[in-house]
Amino acid sequence: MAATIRDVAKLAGTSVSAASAVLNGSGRGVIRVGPETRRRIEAAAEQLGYMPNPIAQSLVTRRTGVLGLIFPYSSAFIDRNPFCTQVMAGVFEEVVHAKYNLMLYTAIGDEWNAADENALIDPRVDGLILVIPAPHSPVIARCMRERRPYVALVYEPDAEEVYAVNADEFTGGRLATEHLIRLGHRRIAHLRGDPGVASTAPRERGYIAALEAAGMPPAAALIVPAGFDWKEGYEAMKRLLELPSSQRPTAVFAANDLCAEGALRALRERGLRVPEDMAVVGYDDTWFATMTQPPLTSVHMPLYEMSQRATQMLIAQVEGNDVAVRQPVLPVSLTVRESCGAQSARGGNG
Amino acid sequence: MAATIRDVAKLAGTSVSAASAVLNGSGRGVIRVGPETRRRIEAAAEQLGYMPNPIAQSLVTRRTGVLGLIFPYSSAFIDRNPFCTQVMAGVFEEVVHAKYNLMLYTAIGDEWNAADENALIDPRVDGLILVIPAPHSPVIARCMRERRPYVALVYEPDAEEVYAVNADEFTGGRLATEHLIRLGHRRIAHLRGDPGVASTAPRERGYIAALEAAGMPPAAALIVPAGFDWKEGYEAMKRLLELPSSQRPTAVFAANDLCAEGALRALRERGLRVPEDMAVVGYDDTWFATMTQPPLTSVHMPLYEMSQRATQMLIAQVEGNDVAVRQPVLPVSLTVRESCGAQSARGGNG
DNA sequence: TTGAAAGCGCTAACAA
DNA sequence: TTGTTAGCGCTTTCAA
Repeated sequence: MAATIRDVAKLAGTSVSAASAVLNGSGRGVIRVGPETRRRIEAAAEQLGYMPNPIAQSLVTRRTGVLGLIFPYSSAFIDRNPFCTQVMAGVFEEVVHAKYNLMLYTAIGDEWNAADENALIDPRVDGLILVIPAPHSPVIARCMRERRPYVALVYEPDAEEVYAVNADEFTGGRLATEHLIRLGHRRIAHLRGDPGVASTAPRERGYIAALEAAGMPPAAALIVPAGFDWKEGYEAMKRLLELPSSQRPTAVFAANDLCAEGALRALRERGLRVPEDMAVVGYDDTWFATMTQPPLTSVHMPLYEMSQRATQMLIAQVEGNDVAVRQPVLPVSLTVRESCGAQSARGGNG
Repeated sequence: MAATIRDVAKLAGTSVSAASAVLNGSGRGVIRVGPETRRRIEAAAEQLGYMPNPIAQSLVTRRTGVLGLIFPYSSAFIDRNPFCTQVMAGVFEEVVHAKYNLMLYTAIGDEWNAADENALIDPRVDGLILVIPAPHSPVIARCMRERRPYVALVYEPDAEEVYAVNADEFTGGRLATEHLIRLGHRRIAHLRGDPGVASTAPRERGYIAALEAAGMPPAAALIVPAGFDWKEGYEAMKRLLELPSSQRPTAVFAANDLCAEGALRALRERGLRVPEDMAVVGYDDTWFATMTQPPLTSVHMPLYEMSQRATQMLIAQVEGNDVAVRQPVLPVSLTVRESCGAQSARGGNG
């Protein structure tokens, strides 16, 4: 079996506590062990290939060095949403960098609530990253009550103390819409996201604000409930295409890139060209936005940075450090590609 | 603080071991506790909101109920490859179902080796799922030496005892190629995957076997090294298009869907139509294959099932059960869409 | 500068 | 059917 700290101490001819101080000691100022003793302990550890048992350590220190990542959606979400993977990548990078580990929790169908609560209770994680928690999340309330470190990623904070990382979604909605207005569009539709997600409302508000600033009153018929999935964008676009041509939009601002792709497909099926017959703007600007045909102009969500920031905030809490800004709002920008006609399509003669 | 098992025992007026048997007892045949005592213990636990501390349990049982999932690639892989997420979803579903938890390990840049070894050593996981380990993986060798449960997902087994779940990649390569032959293609190219991945060689062999079976000698110029990324397919296709038209292929079988999309893009840039001017077959058949323009005909990898199977095999090992088949090979099939012309494109008149 | 000893919360012999 | 006891491997007082 693996060598324990006792084996090391015995071989080094010292006490266990000395070995502990040398090998895993947080070295809190006090140099507890003399250089010669230290050398012997280190040599013994080396010789035995000693590795501390993190379980035993956690039992006494009450710290595990493991962070929990909770995705609120069904496996369908994990399975096919680039948003998700980008968040995971960002979190992971930071976690590895800070020498933590990552435990994954998710809802699979109805088991979501169970997973959720268990993650909360689980002493095997030092803190939780909650991706898109439901509005007024009871999970967050409970974390606060029990003083468990957490950070929400994309969440409308319902109190000042809440730790939540967001993007400037209002500006995102505004940028997308302004871009379309600038290109001369007058009837601009919005495929609205899932109302249960914090980004949906501010994006819509940004859209409306841009319209109003341009003196264009938003039309109720042009705001159609969709969602963040491909299918929903597809259906929503089809509904939009049923409008009489005098009311039909000439541009749409979609809830996200997947939704935009659904719209593209619906347009394609009708034989309509993008951007000539209809301009389309997506949201998120994940790698997927470069893969559509035409590539999507899209509001860039700094998902990677947001995930890193969230992870850093969580680690700060875990380690008892101050978190200066509890509710950072990261800037978004507009990535212009070909789906709006602002940029000419690439020529064919290579 | 949270109630411990001692608190429960005290409140119930029993011994700790009785409480342990009732609350977390594996109940190994012997009913150790009388019904009345049991009731008191359960009531006490209920009243105190007792939750066992899994860390303390693990320390003594040497089982954690946590499985480790290791992805061998850089964050770029996690970030943008649907393969990855589908595997994750499959594993996750099974893990949740079996009431285990999942710890994530991955290589970020150079830290891969560290992550790797630590995961191996880490007593916080009962076993490891290794996704696409390198050929003759030292990790696997070490797992075997140290009798640590593991399962490889997509790995060419180098010994009979190795636990590895694969798809029938040879048949996959054959199916793709036969399909193209059946459609009348004579010059069929293959964009070959990363040689460091176990699937690459058998796919290529299947491709060659199909050609030979049809009396068509494979042409070296038509087998071009690419990889599993978008960019690689793009570059490979461009190279192929530089061939004199008499040697230029009329169809390509790409390493995977991402690679195929790269090829599609190269073709589009040259003004070539798919499938009219060039037929394209992808591989993996993840959701992404439905998103390309045109949607890809693709060899279906049963990634979800493979991941579930791998997880089940791992859990069986962890729980000391027999694994009847150590090297299952799951069947593949061909999903026909529009990128080969076998199926007419959908009409535009809805 | 060092070591002895008491636990962290739990399980699992073993004894009663 | 029950309780006592000895740890799991480690950290951390406290005393020397």
